[in-house]
Amino acid sequence: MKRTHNCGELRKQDVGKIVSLAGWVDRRRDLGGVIFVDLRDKYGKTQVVFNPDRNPEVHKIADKLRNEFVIYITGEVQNRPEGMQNDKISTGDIDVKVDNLQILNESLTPPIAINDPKEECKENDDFRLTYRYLDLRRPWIQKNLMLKSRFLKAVYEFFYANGFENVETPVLCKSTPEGARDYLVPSRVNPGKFYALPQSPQQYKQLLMIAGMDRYFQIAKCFRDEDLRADRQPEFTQIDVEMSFVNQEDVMEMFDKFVTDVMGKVWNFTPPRHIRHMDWHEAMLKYGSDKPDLRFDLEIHDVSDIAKESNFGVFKSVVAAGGKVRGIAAKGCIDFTRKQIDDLTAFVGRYGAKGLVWMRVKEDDVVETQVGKFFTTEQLNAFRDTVGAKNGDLMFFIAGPEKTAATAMGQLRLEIARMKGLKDPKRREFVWITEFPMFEYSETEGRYMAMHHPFTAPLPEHLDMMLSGNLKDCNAQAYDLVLNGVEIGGGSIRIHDPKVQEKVFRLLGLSEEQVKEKFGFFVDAFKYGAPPHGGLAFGLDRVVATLEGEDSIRDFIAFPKNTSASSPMDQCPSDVDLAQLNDLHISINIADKKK
RNA sequence: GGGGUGGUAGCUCAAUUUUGGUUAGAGCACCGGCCUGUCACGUCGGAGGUUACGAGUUCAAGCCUCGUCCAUCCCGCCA
Repeated sequence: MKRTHNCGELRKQDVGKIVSLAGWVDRRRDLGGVIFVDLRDKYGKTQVVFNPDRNPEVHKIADKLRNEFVIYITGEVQNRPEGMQNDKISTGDIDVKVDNLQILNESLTPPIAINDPKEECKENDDFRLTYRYLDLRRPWIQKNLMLKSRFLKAVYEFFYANGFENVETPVLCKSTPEGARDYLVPSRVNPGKFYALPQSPQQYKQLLMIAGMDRYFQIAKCFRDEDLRADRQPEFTQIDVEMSFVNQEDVMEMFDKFVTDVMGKVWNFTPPRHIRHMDWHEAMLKYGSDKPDLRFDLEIHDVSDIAKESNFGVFKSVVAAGGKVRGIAAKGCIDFTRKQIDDLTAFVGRYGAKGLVWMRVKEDDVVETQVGKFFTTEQLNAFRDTVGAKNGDLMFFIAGPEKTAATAMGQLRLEIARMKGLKDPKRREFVWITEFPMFEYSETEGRYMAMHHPFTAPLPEHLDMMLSGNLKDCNAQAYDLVLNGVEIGGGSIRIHDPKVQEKVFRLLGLSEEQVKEKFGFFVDAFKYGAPPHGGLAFGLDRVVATLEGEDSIRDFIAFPKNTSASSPMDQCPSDVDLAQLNDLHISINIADKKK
């Protein structure tokens, strides 16, 4: 069997040629006499024509064709009659008069409509995943996978061109504390012992730097056993990178170039040659997030100083307790209904806000509010001027502990932008977030945790502060790349001084013995001449999805899992034979839930 | 672990003003007839349902109550 062309390439200049095509029946239109079939493959669609006058036997076979039959045809390319061209498809000027038809395979009626355009594909995710092999036939989802493939090609080209080596690292690793829950793999030959699947190749890539590899990259599968979201899968792919003898600026400079050379080229846009920087504290204050969406303004302002002078009990007590009051001017939102404001109040409640204070700015910039009696006119005007509100705006205020006030306000900012349609899907706003805190206090753990990971180096000027035990104000040499409010990558300069590393472990509450057991080999390696090094990792699926303006990464992964980390198609995870468990020295111990 | 939303034909959804009322509808898809230039072909007809599962309230439950399961979005979590 020989295809002379694919289904997306025949044009006017091919008229008169005898061609052979193979593909799937996308749609069949039977006009009683003549039958049209849209033949589809990865490359496109071509209309083929069965005419009873030209070839009655073939026409008779064509009568049996149904959607998703796999066929092979031979015929002559012809111009379509005047006025019958279809400008919606690239092959729309021509069609193929079929002289020979072979049904290579029949198909049951597909449970999902493969030929529907993307907007029409509203089946729920689980159903699509059950028939994923059919779902993947849809042209728009094939386009996603092909785009990712093209992107990966450009990624490889970029790193090879810049002196990076592609080195594979193990998938069977040692389980380590800190970070996400590990996926575990039992060892048969080592009874009772387990491997962990890598959450990322973090330690291996640092060891490669110690080994003198200088510049490393890998397209690496990573595994995290945590609850899932639309943009989080249990296994996902990182573009993982590490470089020796670099500082923060060197790494960010390299990836400014990466954004231009790879993302810009594949998606055909021109990013700024140098992506802007914003330090973490500024991001948290102005945007209430460490991944600000900078496609629109709606900046948040701190009004604690004004609030604490007022007679409004809520504001006063929050500030007195060390909390903050943050405000925002919702431009042109003065006509929000009471219901909308109530909904927004409930919305910010999900992020811990106890309430939402709102004020209208009317003609002559007069501030009107139900809680007006607690404030002087000067205070109301000060709120207005601080948040930058004008006639026609609505002001919102949230009071609470600093982190709560910031994040609740940040979410409110995003929600207002969504309601007002400010998230322009065509814009691409990149920003490096820098100077993250080294540590973050965990209420649940009752101790400080590494905000990035425990191998991250503090800012050189904050090292003494850290060594003296001031964890709160110590910032890290860490950086995240954010695009349109999505964290698409992140990294840090690593600690290369074993003494500093030991100190960080101690500050994180790990004893010398624990470190020895969990990280012994790693700490030892640093005693033999580790170069200064740093790197970062991009979430491959998230980069592609975000550049395509999609929130969910599932349509960019051929076989994703659903929210319960299972696959409806192959029913995995599943039970295994007792013999397998015995081999692994494992017995199942689950509480009786059913029966 | 917690919260929101949802589960009705193969798919996407509907089932009204006051807690319920007789035979659970539509579009797409499917099957059959007609139709020789359509391209989301048209047209006529047909088939298709344990209303997720279980219990309860009631003369009567798709609708009300409770439980279970599943999906999805979010919080926690995800260095």
